[in-house]
Amino acid sequence: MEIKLDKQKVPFSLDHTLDCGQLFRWQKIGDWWYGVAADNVIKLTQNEEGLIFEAFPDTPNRRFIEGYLRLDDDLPSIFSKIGKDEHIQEAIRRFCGLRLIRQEPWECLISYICATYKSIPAIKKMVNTISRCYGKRLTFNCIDFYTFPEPATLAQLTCKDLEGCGLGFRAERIVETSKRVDSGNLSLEALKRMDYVEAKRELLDLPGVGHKVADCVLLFSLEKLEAFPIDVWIKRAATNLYASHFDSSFIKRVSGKGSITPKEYTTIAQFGREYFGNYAGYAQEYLFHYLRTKQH
DNA sequence: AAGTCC
DNA sequence: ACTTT
Repeated sequence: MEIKLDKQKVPFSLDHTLDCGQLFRWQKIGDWWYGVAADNVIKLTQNEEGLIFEAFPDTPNRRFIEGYLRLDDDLPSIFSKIGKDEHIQEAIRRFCGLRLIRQEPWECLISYICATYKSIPAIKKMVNTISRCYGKRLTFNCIDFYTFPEPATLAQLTCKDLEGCGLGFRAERIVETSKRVDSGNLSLEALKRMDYVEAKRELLDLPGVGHKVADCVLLFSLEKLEAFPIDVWIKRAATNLYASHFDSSFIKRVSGKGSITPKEYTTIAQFGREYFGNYAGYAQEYLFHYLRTKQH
């Protein structure tokens, strides 16, 4: 199935989008990207006209793909709102067409609990191992893919089971969080209907979820585009590129250490929201990808 | 090295 | 302090 895209009105880069570090389970084989979403293998490629995609085992659903890839976001309008200075403008120039993905909240939540204190390659390994061990297998084009396991599946595991997936101290947090979601103690869908502050308070109550993980889940899967996750790269952006927006004592204190306190986190996140506006999350994603890829 | 917990 | 690539 095809989706035609008007490059001027709907800038989109499949490569930048699926390679930006938001998702951990997509892989490019030849010209095609393969991933699993909504219990289907999705196969995608981009050409001059737009997108071509397939799905398995269900029939391809255009609406789902459009929503998943956030083709409904008016990127030119978002750029005009967040393009406040030369740094973010440079990031937008280099990665124009990078979009946030409308991830499934459950997989997003567990993925970012895994992300604590880990590199992106290590996170990919953990999330793929969890899927291979406890998800359902889908064989497509002679390749095995796996769905992400349901809350009930992970809730029944012991920490020892999951530690075998190389999760370390994250195993206990994942099992406990799975129990809360499986029992209905926390409804991820209900969080979509809450405002940012209320939804974040609920998420922070889960084991393994601090400010950073909560903001990632809110931004990537719960429609809270004002969320501004602060990881090491964004902290670096704040202290290096945007130092003039903070007290010099704050910059000195924060730049000298690896992790930051919740109060310091809130100070930087507040700046992000006030400076970049309602689409701060998009600014975060462009800065993150820009700074992370600058190293190589 | 996309932090959280005690 | 925690854990692994």
